[in-house]
Amino acid sequence: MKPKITLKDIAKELDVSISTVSKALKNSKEISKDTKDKIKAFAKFYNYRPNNIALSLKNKRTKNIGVIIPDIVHHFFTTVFRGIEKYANEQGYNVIVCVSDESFEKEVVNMEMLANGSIDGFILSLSAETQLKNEFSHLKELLDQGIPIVLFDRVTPDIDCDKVVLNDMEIAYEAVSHFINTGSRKIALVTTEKFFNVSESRQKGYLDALLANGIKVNEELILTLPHDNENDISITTFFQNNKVDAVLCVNEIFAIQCLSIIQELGFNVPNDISVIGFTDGILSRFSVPRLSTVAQHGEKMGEQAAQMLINRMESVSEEEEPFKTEVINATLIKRGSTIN
Amino acid sequence: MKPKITLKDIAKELDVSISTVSKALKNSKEISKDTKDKIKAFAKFYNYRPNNIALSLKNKRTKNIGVIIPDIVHHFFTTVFRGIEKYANEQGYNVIVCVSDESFEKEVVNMEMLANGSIDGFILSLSAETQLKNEFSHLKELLDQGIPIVLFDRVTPDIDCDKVVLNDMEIAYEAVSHFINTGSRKIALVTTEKFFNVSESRQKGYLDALLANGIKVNEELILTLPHDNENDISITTFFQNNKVDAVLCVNEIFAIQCLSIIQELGFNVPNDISVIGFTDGILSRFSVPRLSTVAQHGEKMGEQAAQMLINRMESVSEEEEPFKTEVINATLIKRGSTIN
DNA sequence: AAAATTTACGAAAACGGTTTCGTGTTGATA
DNA sequence: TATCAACACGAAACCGTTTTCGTAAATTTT
Repeated sequence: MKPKITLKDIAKELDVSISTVSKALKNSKEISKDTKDKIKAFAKFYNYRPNNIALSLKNKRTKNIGVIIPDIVHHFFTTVFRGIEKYANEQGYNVIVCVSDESFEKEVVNMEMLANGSIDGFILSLSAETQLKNEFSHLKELLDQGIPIVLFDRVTPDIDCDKVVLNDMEIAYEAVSHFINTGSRKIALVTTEKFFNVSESRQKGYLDALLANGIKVNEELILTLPHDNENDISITTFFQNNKVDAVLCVNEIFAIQCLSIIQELGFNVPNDISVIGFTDGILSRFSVPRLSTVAQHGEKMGEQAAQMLINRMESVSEEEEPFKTEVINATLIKRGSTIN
Repeated sequence: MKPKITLKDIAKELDVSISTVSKALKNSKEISKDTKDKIKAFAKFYNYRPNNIALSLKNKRTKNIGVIIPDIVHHFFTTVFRGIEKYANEQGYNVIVCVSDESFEKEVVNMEMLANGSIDGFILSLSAETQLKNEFSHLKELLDQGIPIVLFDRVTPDIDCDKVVLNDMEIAYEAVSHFINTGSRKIALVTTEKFFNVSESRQKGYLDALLANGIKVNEELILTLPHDNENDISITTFFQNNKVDAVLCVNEIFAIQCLSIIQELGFNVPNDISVIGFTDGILSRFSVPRLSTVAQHGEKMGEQAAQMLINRMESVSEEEEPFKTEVINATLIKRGSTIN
């Protein structure tokens, strides 16, 4: 056991003052070369490293970023997180993650916990419940306290802060257009409850594309599924009861489930029914046929969010810069589940 | 902007000393009821919360756990992480994650960064490169400094600390036994380089099961693939050149790739060739046919690791308790890719 | 009424750093 | 030789808490 050494220890051992040690290690020219050499050698030998906590207290900044995500076992969030972590680390920041588990309560508690000095800023994606309740006072308070926040993906117009979003509407439009261009007309949408801003945007893109191409919207072809449930039966009956030649799914799981059920029902993908999903995850790449999907570039999104946050935290200018909303352009990846 | 309020602020405003405020908020009986009421009301009104950093400095404990994992975009690690986060949060701990990206260097740097006061203990799974180099001095040093460490999954006997592992050998034995019991004899193993302790254990289980059942080991039937590469060609030629009636894969990706390639080659799964993978991830659940696999119970593993770490950190007894290795029992989940 | 005790609070140290300011010693300048 | 700047270092404040200890004033005990 050799516990960590402090400035005080060095000072005592070398019979100088703490300030001298501190300055010597920072290469201050106030200190003579001899003394500096001596102190540095000693510090190196005992592997001295300044205590982060003491630094944080002194500097009033922790170099920690708080990340709150609804679910870690979810490919999209995972990739975003990787982007955040990567960029943050490069800039000398550490990342503290809390999982809200789609719960409003946990989101609030976690944020308040971290806000009391543990972090310098937040990156978060709203929990389902938060979006449902439309309750954002916890965010407002933190912003009021001067803690910067960057929202990504699941954002809200009610809060004025930096944001990173996907061009959900446009890419959904593009996906549906692709269906139409390859001959589909009876195009279904499989989505979640629309208090998710992303689902709403994607639905809008879907509707717009139909309208723009003179296809009448058939409400029957929009299947709304509860978030994260056993949906096999709903999906099966949906495809049994409706004539469909293409389906856009707002997430990867829905897409894979549709893909599998459609084929079980005896349809050919993509010839009878084309399928496009969201999230270019591992499922999409290994399905049979490989799933055409919308790549959300989560890593890029994460990097972008981290960059915006760090910029704001480190910006010295006293007048607040206006908040920005950065749009990440999704990409439609055409694979075996569509006619290309 | 209403910045966070401190004890000092309250003290000044109420014209008492800082110590009085501190004591009043802790309900110390040193302070009169009147004063306490006044201070508490004021604190509540201004939403006072003690500064975590100051507390950390004072208490010499941060209530933060450092987690170092090789890769976050990996179902198994993600589930372990979820378990850690869940348990840690319940106990009032926060989790700081760093991703080593399978790099020795990053593992070392991240750990040293966090070790300087940011965390009270580590939970980690060794990076590939660390296992390859067999270099663990960074862990030794931290342990020497009195920082507790819990290793999970990718562990090493060279380091004396708490560990959580899977019964890899036994479950591989069980999987292979299942193949044998359902009539397979030409059983292949698709694995990674064996500096991964887990792959080595699984291979041992595979070999033992063959021997125990009087099946001669055919080295040709062991396919070693580089970690995380494009392996399609290797796999294809492997199944073209070898007569195989069952295959055990040491991870989910290999399993899915085999499943897909085997079927492309015109074999029937499970009738011609049975397949079992490791990790009960999303891929296994949505493949066609659904993949029989070894559930590693990552979440449980994470909880276990967090529990062991927190126990050790909070143990008051001066004499070190002996280090333990906790074994998580994997479960063989039999689905469509095997004859059951 | 003097002594002892309790009450209610404040001063100060401590955690581990950084940084400003002061100061004794040198060496250079007038 | 007196003056002054440069040099090299230390004292102390500060970040926001907790906690020990000291101490007036009030109360109780003898």
